[in-house]
Amino acid sequence: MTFIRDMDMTRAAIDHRLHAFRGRCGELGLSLTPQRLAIYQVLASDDSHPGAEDIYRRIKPDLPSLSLGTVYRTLELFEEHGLVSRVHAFGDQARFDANLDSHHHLVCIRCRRVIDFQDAQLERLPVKPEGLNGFRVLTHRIHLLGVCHRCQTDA
Amino acid sequence: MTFIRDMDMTRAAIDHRLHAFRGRCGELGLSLTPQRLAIYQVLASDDSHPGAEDIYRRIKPDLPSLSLGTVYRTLELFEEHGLVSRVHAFGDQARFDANLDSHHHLVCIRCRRVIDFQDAQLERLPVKPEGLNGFRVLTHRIHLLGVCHRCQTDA
DNA sequence: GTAGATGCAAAATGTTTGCTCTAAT
DNA sequence: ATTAGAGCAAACATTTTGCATCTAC
Repeated sequence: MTFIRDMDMTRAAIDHRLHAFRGRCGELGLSLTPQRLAIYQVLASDDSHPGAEDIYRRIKPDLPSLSLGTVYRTLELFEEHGLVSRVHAFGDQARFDANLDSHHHLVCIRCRRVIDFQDAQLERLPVKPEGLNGFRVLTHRIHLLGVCHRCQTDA
Repeated sequence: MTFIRDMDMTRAAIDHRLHAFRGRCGELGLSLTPQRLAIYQVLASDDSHPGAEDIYRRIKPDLPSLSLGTVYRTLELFEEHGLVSRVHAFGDQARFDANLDSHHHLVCIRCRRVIDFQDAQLERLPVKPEGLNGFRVLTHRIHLLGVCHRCQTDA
């Protein structure tokens, strides 16, 4: 059974993620239950940043015993171990991302899609320490808000 | 009665905001009820980005009839009319900001403070359209995550 | 008296938690 | 047997909503 929905991710890229995931789980001593694997598989194969409920709904038919609580607990576990990251694009539900490369997000205000976006220029921001008032910056998040290609043509 | 808590904002700056606020409300045809004024006053005088509940708690003693629902409705109204903006720094509650100048946020991962941060360099990002895949960028949000000055010295 | 604003409580939403049961060592 | 994980339901936090009441013109 697979949990692949759209073809954003190529088969090869998905397999690469899954392979890395299995490896990391081994190193971390995390057991690979069918639930965990299914949850990760959804995220690895879909770059649309699904939320917990989305993930649950997609797996449920193939794994009817799955409970939503497990999805939440598993996503938190994954996040704690750096296997996925959490995106708060809008105020509502958290959405998850298996893309661990440094990247930012395009956030479509019309359809609420969140699209990964990579740009070397944005990896280090030209922030002058004067304005920071002693704040020690560890990392940064950039959201570019706008209208995605699909929504522009649809309208 | 005043709702000023900390002295981030100078009296003059607060008055300036309040004045502009009254003006905009007039233009927009929004009635200035005591509740609305009190809610705006909290935001105008406190740059710590309080949430709805915070605002409610701070006004309640002076205006005991106030209900939390009104706070939510009012904040939404203000946001719709561009009088305040909404910040989703963490996944939990939304936080609000009367600072309408273009700015970004320093987000302290320890104490969860959100600090306004202005930097002319960051107003236009060097984003090359190639990576955008047709996405039309309208605006951007930058969160610098790290540890604020207070938390560094406390620790 | 009409329209808009408020208060209150219920509902909706998203998430976390406690507890029990199961499964794997 | 012990222990981690899963399922279930209740609890929780935040926000939204419906409706009755109030207030200002």
